[in-house]
Amino acid sequence: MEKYYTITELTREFGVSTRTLRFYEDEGLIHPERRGRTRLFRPADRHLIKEILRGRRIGFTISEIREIIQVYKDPPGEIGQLQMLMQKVVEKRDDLRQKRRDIDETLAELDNVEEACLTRLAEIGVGT
Amino acid sequence: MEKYYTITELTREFGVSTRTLRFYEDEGLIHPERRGRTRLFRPADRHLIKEILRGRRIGFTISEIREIIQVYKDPPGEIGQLQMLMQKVVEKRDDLRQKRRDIDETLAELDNVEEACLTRLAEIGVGT
DNA sequence: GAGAAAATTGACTTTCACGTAAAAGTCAAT
DNA sequence: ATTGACTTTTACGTGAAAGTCAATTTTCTC
Repeated sequence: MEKYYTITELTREFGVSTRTLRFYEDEGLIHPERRGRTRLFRPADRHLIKEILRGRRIGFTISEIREIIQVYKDPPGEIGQLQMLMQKVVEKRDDLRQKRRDIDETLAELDNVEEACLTRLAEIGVGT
Repeated sequence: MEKYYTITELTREFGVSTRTLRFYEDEGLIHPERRGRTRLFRPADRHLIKEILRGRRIGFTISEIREIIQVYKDPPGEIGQLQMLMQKVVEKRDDLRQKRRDIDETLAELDNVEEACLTRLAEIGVGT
């Protein structure tokens, strides 16, 4: 009773191309099953794709995303690697916090732009 | 009593290359003055660079950044253009809000990764 | 089981945001 | 006068992340 998704179902759901999903497979981010040559995506794959796209939206590279996925699959067993990973986590977190500040500032600025537009529209509207 | 910055002063301050700043000039984002052929950056240019880099961090393309700068320089005078601009603002704002949600989710996930690392480290530490 | 629709692979192309190398010019200090 | 640090332009190169196209299968649908 396994539920499978076809590749186009998922491209439609997420607004990406088949090429993109195949690319992600080539890059080792997902591992859909096969029936013959055709890819069969299971709910777990679908969920993973969702996370990949989220990572993409905030600017993670493919290899960064791959790293994160790896951690879930099998966390490194060696102390040195664990420490390296943790340092990366700290860096990424700082990075994301900075990004959030950037976003907040930019949102405020967009509000200004909008207001300027409205003002300008009012001026023009009055003039005609 | 105009204060000028040289290109390398700014590259050092912002951690970008000279190529990057020249590229931004080529792309029409900044317009430093010249003494002979040499670029002279004023505080206003420096400020603009800061904003450009902020836009870059959150994933704006060069042309999106250029558009925003244009609005401050001279807001469009035509109604149609103003309306188009306002729609873009709305879209960008939705976009940024989504990004903020993505970031928050990812921050939470990074916390999980960190915790998993600590747990793993404790296990290894206990075992030795 | 025939034909349409969908999926596959592989190769080539594109876009963005710079990097890099070459070949000079500028300027202050020694 | 030379060194060394810095700057300039021009032009080709690069890596990431797909897009596009063509030539086959494969899979549905009737």
